[in-house]
Amino acid sequence: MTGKNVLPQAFPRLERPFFARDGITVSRELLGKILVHDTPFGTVRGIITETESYMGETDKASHAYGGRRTVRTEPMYHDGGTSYVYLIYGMYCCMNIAAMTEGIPHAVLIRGVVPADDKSEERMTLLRKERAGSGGRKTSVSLKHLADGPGRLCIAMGITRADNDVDMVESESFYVTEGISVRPEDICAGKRIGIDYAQEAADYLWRFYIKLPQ
DNA sequence: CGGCTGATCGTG
DNA sequence: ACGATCAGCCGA
Repeated sequence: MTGKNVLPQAFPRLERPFFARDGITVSRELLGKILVHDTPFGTVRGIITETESYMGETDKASHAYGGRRTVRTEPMYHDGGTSYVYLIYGMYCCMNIAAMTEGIPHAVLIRGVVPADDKSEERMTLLRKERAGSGGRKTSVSLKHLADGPGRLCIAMGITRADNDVDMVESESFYVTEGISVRPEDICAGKRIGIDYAQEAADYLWRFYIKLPQ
């Protein structure tokens, strides 16, 4: 039942002021925090290892660029701490958390987590295998690729569009808690992925990840 | 290991 | 039409 690799269950959750800051600050600060979601297999907890910042209406890579406030982008305009989950390429979900405050659509794309405890690892593997589908004969899901990448992360944590526009400060089933501390010197920055259309904004170093222990 | 490609659908 | 992607396949 109790395995190794178990982090304390009692981490406090992140409250509104944490999210009420700009997207870059929230991106960096989210590294090491724990994303928690209740799934049909039980609660899954993942330590956030990789994020990207989307900086609102002036950011050419943002869905809200130029002030596009539509049904889809609406959650980004809500209070910091609101989830923004959307479908990409017709088959995957990307999970973001709104930053700043009502009306200012900063957001943080969660790009990677690692399981925070053995139960979470087990459940993530089940969710991945379930998704692999009826014909899925590829049975091995490597730990490295269990939940790295926005699409895989959503599968491994059971996050779907049903989890869109949730206030993660208030929800009992979808939220973020404190986690491991990450030293600033262990944070790497790079270019955001898959936004080639965003011109000069494609070169901004607004992707953050924890340097892996080599 | 790195590069290419098909899958698949809501949104603008 | 097209994309904030992934898995599988290919060749090296």
